[in-house]
Amino acid sequence: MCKTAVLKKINRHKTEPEESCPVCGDKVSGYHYGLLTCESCKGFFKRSVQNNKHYICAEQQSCPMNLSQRKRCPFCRFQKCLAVGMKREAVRPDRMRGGRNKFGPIYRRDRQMKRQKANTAPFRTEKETTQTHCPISPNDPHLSGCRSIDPSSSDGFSVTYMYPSSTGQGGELKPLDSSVNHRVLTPPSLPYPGAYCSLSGFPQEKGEFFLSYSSASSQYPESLTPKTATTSRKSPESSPCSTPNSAAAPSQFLSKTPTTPPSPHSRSFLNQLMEGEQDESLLCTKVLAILQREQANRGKHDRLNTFSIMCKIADQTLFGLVEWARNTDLFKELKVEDQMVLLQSCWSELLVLDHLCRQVTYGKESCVYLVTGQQIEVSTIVSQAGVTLSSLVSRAQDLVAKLKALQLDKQEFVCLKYLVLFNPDVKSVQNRKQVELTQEKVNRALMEHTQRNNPGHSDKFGQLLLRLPEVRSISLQVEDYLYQRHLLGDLPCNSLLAEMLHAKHS
DNA sequence: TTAGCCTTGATC
DNA sequence: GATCAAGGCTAA
Repeated sequence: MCKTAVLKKINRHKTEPEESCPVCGDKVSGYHYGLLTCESCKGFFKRSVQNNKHYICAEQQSCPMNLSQRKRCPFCRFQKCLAVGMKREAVRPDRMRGGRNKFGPIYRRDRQMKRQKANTAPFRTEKETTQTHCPISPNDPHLSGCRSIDPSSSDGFSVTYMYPSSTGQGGELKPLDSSVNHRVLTPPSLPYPGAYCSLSGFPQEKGEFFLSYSSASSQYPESLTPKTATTSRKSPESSPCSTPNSAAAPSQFLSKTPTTPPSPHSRSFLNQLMEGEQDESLLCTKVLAILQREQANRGKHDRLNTFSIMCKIADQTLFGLVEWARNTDLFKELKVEDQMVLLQSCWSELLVLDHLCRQVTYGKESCVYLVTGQQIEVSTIVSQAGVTLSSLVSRAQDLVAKLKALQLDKQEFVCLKYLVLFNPDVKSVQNRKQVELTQEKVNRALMEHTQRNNPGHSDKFGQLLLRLPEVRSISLQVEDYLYQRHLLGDLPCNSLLAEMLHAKHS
């Protein structure tokens, strides 16, 4: 090693305490792609992004990540990289060497924060020390505009809208003042009189779509009830089925695959699961009303751009999904703390599943169908959106095609939603047994339903479960993408989306 | 494929 | 000129 290199090392050790890589625990070598990491994770992340790697986990997507085991599962290693905050966009598409990137200020602030913490080290709490790897300071300008996050909650997060009592202020769930926050739950007096009016005036610049409705209901498929997707099904009792090929199912569900004969109560259980399903047309009306109100509150030259509109749509959808979960009997049986950690863990997967369901049920080929009833050509999105968004849309469309080929029905989608929601592998779930039992019950109902309704397709159950890892993978990419946009200040701060993202990154 | 070391080049 | 976070190279 040359003399200057040795001096560099000595100097670095003088100014920075030796830290461990947040991904694998190895010694950090500097800031790489957004935060302090070791040299090997830096290289691994660079290779993964540059070569557009798509790894698969052979286990349950929760492999241990440390110095000795980091090579065993690239999937989990890459997910950990993303989870701790490594940034894809710091990998240069043009491969230009040298220079600095836009994260310089973040690195500087992080260094300052560490120095401050080092100065007050004797007073540090354990919680603070575990957060030293977070590259984004709580004073991050992109986050400072957000609603305050309850510092008294266990992880600094409490789905404020959903669980207002956990903020320490008490009280029942109530919609917020629209003057403060646009995301107001629709009052019982729906439908809004203006919900079907034109929303013209939205920007039509490149990449923008035009929202204009003469009648939202006329654009909607004739029936939005669950039976729509099942009318073409064969008689449920037509013939007994063979056991699904559970060997093809992901291990996470394999272990829970029921071996007992079909339960006579499975259909009523399935009906129970279906009861809480949201009315799609009502959701459409709500979203339209909120978009319209938002536009009305803005000036002529302050129109919402496409991304803001999409965020608001996603935010409302997410709000609806959380409401759905909270209103289901099975979820209500859990403690509020468990409800929160489960929702925090799976919100993006629920969003992706919800999107997929909409595409399978209503979407035309090569179009993306929005909650608002609009269809956008995939080619338009791909040609006008950035690389990440295009890749996300393409991946989702690929999955939609697979699900359409499987002739997925609404019942099966609802079961998948429950399987994603009741995930006993989520850390810090207190009543793991109950979550596990519910997942088993739903799993069994799903298996019996697929066997009953698809006598000619004995492997449908296994095929359905095989799609879940891809849902998970897409949802993680969605989170990552949204978080990057959030850091750039593009995401509306006073949104459930921002709150959920913040929870994962704090 | 991994991971340690080297080179590069914008910024300080 | 020093720094440092990118990408590149290469032995294992």
